[in-house]
Amino acid sequence: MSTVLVVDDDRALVRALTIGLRVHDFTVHSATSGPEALTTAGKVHPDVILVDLGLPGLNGIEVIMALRGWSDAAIIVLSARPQEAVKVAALDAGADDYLTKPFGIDELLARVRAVTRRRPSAAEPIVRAGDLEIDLAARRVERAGRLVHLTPKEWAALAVLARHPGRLVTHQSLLEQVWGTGYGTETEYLRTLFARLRRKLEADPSSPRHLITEPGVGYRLEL
Amino acid sequence: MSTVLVVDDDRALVRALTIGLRVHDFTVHSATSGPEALTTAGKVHPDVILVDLGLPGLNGIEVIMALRGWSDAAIIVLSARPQEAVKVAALDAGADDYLTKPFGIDELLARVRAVTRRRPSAAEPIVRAGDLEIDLAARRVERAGRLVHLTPKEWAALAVLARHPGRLVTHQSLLEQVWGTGYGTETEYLRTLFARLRRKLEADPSSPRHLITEPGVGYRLEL
DNA sequence: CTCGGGCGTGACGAGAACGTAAAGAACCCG
DNA sequence: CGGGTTCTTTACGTTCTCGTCACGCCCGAG
Repeated sequence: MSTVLVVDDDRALVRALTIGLRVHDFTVHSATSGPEALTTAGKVHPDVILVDLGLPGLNGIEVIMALRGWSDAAIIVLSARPQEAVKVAALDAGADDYLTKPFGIDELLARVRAVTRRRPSAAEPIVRAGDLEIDLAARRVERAGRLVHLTPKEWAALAVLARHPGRLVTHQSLLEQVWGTGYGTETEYLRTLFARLRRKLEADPSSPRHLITEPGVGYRLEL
Repeated sequence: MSTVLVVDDDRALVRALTIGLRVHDFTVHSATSGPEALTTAGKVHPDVILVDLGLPGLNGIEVIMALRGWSDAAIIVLSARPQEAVKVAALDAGADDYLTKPFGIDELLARVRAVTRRRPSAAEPIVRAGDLEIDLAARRVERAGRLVHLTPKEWAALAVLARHPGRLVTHQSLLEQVWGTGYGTETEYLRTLFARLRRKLEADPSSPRHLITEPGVGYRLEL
């Protein structure tokens, strides 16, 4: 999902936020000073930056303005200061939101969601394999520009392969991710499923170029 | 500059905000109830909507969701309730910011600036699909150049699909966005609703070209 | 050559999901 | 209060999904 950078010199708070965010499928990095925040942000290109205003050394407002110079990440300020003038300064420096400590983790998460909802990550995850086009976000498959209709199971299997293009996926892994935990030995399901998939997606289903069988092991999406 | 819609049943507050915003070159409209807010928003296409959660009659959360159905406006909630659960509900319903009363006019203005800075250019609000023309901002649908009348629920569902053309929208997501949170399993509503929509929008309702069913999953607007 | 395991393919059918019409309930507006 | 619109609910025939089965192919081992 999204990447978040937490910047605060209170290591206990950083730890708590990191855990809370990770639980909700965010990728989390952290920094404990202004300069460190800038270099880390340059490296990991976070979607959201949570920044404490009370950093030692560098002024928090300056950090925000520096980030705004080259990053379009959403910036949420976490601050112990409730003074209106500080809020106005931070927001006008380029922050997107301002949250006064203490705050609840649920509110923070909701604000992170609100702020990320606005900026759909530029790179839409479209996997291309020859004349196939698999859009994982839109749940959409095109072959030679034409929409192909897939059933839920067909899509689930294709999506598993498309998330790791070129990589081999074992029978057991496919069965568990498509049918659910508890399945793992019913390889006959896979045979009929892939026959149907190839009929829809391959120009010549009898000599597949993308949905490749690895005998005795699993299947693979070849680009 | 930007257009702001103020929605609150406290007329003194509305007056104060209107004056404060006009001083800073905003064009200001106002409404004092949920339904009035929806119709006014449809007419003036505000860039920002300030909405009180404590409106009489209509639930504030529902107003937000209804707006989100077709409007790209930034929504800032003004509320007397500081409870975290309320904030989370409002933000997840589609609000961009949540401000607890009492607040300073300077902070409000800074948050309005922050939120408008983010959305400089509204994306093309007209979606074309064959002979269909869906104007999300104006809340209008034309088929082959002729205006088609849609009921509120019909429009809400079509708007949800049109906001992400080509993308599959699940049953649950549609039910939540059209009927409200708490719905999610009543797929029979969707069946009758889409039957009516197709009768109005498809040249041949029995073989739809734009309102596509994905059995067991949801629907999609195909261009 | 024969055998057997892994695989692809087509056909079938039970059950789930869908489209449609129609009737009843709720709502609105004058 | 009455007429029109919109939404909900029900019912029924149709379509779709996917597990099942039967069969044939390929290939390496014996």
